[in-house]
Amino acid sequence: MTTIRDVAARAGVSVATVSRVLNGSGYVGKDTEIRVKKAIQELNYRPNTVARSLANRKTGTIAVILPDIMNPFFSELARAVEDTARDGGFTVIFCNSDDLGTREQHYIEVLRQKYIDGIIFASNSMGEDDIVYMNENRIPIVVLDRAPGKSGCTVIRSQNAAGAVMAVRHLMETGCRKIAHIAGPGELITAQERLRGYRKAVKGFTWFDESLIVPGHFSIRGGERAVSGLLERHPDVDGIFAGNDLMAIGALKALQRMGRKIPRDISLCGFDGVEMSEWTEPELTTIAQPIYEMGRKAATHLIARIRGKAVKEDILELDVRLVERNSTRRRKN
Amino acid sequence: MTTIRDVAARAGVSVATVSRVLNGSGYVGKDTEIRVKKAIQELNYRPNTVARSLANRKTGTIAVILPDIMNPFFSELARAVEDTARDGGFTVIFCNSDDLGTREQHYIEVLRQKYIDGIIFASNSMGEDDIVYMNENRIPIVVLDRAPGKSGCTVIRSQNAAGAVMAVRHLMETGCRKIAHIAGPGELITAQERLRGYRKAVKGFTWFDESLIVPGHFSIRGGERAVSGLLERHPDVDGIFAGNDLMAIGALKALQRMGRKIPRDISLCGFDGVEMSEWTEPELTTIAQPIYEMGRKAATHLIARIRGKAVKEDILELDVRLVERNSTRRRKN
DNA sequence: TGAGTGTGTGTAACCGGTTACAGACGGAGG
DNA sequence: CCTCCGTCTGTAACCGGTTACACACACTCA
Repeated sequence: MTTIRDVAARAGVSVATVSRVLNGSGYVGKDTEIRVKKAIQELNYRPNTVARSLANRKTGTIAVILPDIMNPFFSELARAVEDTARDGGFTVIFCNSDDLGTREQHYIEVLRQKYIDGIIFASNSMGEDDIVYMNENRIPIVVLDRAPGKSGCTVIRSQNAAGAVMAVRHLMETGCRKIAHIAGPGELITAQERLRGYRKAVKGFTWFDESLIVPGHFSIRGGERAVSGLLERHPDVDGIFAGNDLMAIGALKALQRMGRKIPRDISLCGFDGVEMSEWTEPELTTIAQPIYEMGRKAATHLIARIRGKAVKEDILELDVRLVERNSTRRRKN
Repeated sequence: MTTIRDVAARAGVSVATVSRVLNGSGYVGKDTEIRVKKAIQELNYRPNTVARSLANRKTGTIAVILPDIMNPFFSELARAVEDTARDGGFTVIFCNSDDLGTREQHYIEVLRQKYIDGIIFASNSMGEDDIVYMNENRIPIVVLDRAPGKSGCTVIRSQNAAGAVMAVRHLMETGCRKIAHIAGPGELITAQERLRGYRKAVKGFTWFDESLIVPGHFSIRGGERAVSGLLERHPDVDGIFAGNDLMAIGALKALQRMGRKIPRDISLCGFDGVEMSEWTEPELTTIAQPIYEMGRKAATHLIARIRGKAVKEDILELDVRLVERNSTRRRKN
């Protein structure tokens, strides 16, 4: 492996000069620069990033901690982060937490020791104290879907409650008379907010009943299971708002197996807007979060923070939008 | 940040001794060890991984280069790699190549400069010369789904051709009389092998015709589009073997939209066994590769290589298996 | 002519670890 | 009593970069 000293020797200069040429910092004479560049060329020299990191205290690496890369929401997010990081000259370490607190702690420690430049937390069991710890260690972080904490870190969220209201309104406008909700895990803030939106939208309607809310754990299987119990209690449900697309897909499956036609018998609306929601038949109406955009923004802000740029807004709330597809089609009544 | 010298000072020993305690190497007196450990505790000292990497020429980081993390096949693979790496004390950098040669070159260079310990290539445009380059730089690599190269690197593959034969046989056994193939991109070796398997299985049947093979680009959209042209030319097709699950899902969608019942009118079989193939209605029969197992094996072998262990087999060919689900159900005739 | 400024370059300390080597000590063996 | 060896510990070089500081030189301006 050729080092900066080899280059210096070949060009007949000191290592400091080579370093200056490399980084374009300080003064370097015109012809000296040429000689150094020639030597670099000839030796096919590439600076050693690790040594650089040690001297700089910068690694050019960011990490993203997420529950599970196999969840399409997070793989899209990860993709966005990596694309953005690459453009900014960063590489990305990814960590699957499975929402396990211990696992997150482990990652945080490992990443700190690695001099990671910054972390994007898309994992849910992240606590306030983790944020404090990161601040103490001066590691910039960006978190997704957290309640606005007092701590100085960028938070990216989307309008979960407003989106849920949109979903229910849309179902009503297309002719639904009794709308159920398949809810995500109660401990997740996104699930809470979407449930809140649903409650707000159905408030005051005589048909509403608490038992129209069923848990679906944000998973396909959960969505599947939720449906059967629901339809037993409420055979006349004609609209379902699922707290995320995975549960909606599960519900769709279960309904089709039960012989219910979508949207003829029951309309179905998801939340998230993962690519997969286009892959079902019928395609799924959903409240789309700008997932890619969230990932991009998270990475952009993190990198800005790393570069020490003052970042104005600390909480970014992104718009969601209704993507109307065939799982909810207007019914004449 | 507390350093090894702080610990040494506090324990009243030299840095060498602290290092020995940390690594359990060399001789250390019993009581000295206790003193050092106490100092480490009290200062909450954690060794700096970057400095360690510089001295060791080891980073404890591996990379996985894949076409696109949003493709469920690769996200499952990535998940397996990360799980295995974590168990072995490694972290994982991931790189989306989009099968772009230039992008891969870029990553390879960046990763080399970062002293990466090893690389898993699941990307397709990787050339023989890249492998040579990695060997020159003594960076262990494992590649997936490549032709057995002469070069000294572990190759993990699965029985694509045999799997394709299984698929076609299965379709015939369940009553299909005319079976089409939606093929992946011709430049990908996996697609080639599956096509070869299809050809082998249909050889000699009078109903076979070259135009039963249609391209589907390994994507959902590709699968969708493939179907319409196919059914125009061959309205009597009653079985389709898709080269991967994504195309099968696309085909399923298109067929359902055309009013064809699956499996009543047409049977459908995919390839890969991604989790998503269970999420359709009907669920998809598929030739399952042990995706997680492939990722796990890739990581295990890579880590073994990194640790300098002699690895016996250089080519690992994993079994595929038929997962029979509702998209192919036996029809009485 | 001398001070002051801008430019170009080298020396050496530093980032925070690992480790080769040397020295000190105590006990066993001749 | 001397030698040899195993145990324990410290000094300092090294991994491969960055950069503070010192110095040299040329040029401008009073």
